[in-house]
Amino acid sequence: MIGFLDLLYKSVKGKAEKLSFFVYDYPNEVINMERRYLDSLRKSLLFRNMTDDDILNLIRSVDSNLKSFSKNDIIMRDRDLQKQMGIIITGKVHTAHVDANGNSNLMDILYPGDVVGVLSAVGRYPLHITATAQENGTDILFLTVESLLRDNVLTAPVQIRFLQNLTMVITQKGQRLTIKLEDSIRHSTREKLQDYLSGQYHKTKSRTFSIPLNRQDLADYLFVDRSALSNELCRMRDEGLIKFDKSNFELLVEMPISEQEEDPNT
Amino acid sequence: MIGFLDLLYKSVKGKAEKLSFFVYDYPNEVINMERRYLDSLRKSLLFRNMTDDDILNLIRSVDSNLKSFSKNDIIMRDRDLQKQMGIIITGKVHTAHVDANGNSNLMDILYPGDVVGVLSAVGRYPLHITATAQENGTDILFLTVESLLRDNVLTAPVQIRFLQNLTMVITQKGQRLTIKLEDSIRHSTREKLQDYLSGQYHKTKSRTFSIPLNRQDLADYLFVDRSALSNELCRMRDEGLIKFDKSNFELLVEMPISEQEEDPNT
DNA sequence: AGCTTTCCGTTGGATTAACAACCGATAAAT
DNA sequence: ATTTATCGGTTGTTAATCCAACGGAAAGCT
Repeated sequence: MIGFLDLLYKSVKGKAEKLSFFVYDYPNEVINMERRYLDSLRKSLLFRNMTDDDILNLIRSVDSNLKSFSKNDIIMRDRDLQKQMGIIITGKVHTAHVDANGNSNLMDILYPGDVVGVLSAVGRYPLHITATAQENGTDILFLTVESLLRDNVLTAPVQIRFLQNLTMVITQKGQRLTIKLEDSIRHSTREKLQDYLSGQYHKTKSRTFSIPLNRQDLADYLFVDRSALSNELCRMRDEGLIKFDKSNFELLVEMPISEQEEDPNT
Repeated sequence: MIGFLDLLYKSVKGKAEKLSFFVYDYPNEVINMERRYLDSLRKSLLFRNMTDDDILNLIRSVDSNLKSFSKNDIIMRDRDLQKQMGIIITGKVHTAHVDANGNSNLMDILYPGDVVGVLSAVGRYPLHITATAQENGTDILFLTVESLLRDNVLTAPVQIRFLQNLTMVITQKGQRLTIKLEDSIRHSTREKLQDYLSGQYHKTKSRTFSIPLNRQDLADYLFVDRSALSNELCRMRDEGLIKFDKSNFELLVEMPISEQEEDPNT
């Protein structure tokens, strides 16, 4: 596996010097790459209140490496003991759990700045999801956070700040799990759809939007059968509640209040 | 509301001195009470790797207070902004969520050393559960953990250690949510029952055990209808899989493997 | 003891979702 | 251009769940 800094280094063909992030007389391609990575990291809750120097300091102070994935590549596999957490730099990631009956349950859809596998890496739990890249060029930065927890004594301010941020990120994961759990309990297909569409409406603040999932994935995400989902969608259309074509939707009436409130941390 | 130390103080009628936890020439009742509290705190993951001195130091360094609840008292109420996390000292606590259809969904059953409301207190999320005392004499120690997170700079080693522990506790909450979510998705009543009973079997390491829930609560906990649960239990009994009387169960056959693995942190 | 409440099993009926299977339209691949 | 794969809608059958309601047994209360 290639180290994070190594990868940047390797991208500069023929350059022999060791890279330093703070010397800005390097070729544009390096600086641009560095910028792209830092852009993703900077907007992550994980690096909140940290300067670029802090971020790079931290990444150097713990074991880290970057891997690039193509569409449908498996990033992490269910039941594995995942020792590193992942931060999505570019691309899109699905986390899904296949149950005993063979149903694929789509747990989350992750974008740059989001993290994956953090519960397992921190808590030493075997993974309960399989993470797959949804686009070519999905880059993941892996971090070993073990040393920040358990019996180790922390003194470096940048590590303490990072630990605070990590705690917030894990809390956010817990909150999302709470909401997903509530949405999935004894809710009808209709209710799940209304919740989902209402959530998209609030996210985009527009009555017309397109969703990032096809029918099968949406069914997996809402934990229902695809044909049942299709039926329900058409029934709602026939009742004059919505219009849709492919993944483009339009809400014609006010959807019942969604349980999902704003996240004060993002 | 009564401060934690104040309460200990108040319990010694007529004594005028300020209490110190480390001077052991106090009346037995104080020392016993102190012991009881520390016993609960000591075995909590939240105070792992901390001496009694550390624990009391930390409790003094953040805002804390203790409240006592009677059976069926509400400890925290759904949708409230809960600024303090709770640690259960004595008694038993249920956390439940009542959905739009009026169904009560029992999310967790908590005992001394467990925490409640930690996601909301840390993440500033409105509560998604109502916590109720299940026994008289349920004592909860409330802690304001705000100051350990976000923009504050931490330096005290005891606070950093506590933050590490808090992170593990939140991770554990997330893990439990993950498992509960998986168990609740598209699983039949039979499967949920098998999972639950199998879990009790592994916990007690005995084929006979009694469960801490009555039928209604168990149905709420498994997110199914009570009559459906009752039907399924009797069907399993008729098929010779189990025997039961009230809350006492006996497994007559090996239950299918439970998804729930050991928690390496407890 | 007598009353009330809670708990648990049982039933029947209405509703709903899952499953398998098929088809047409569209997009992707060769 | 032709084939192939993917995607979305539709149908009918089967199975599971929910709901409301009832009744007996046990436990708690006065």
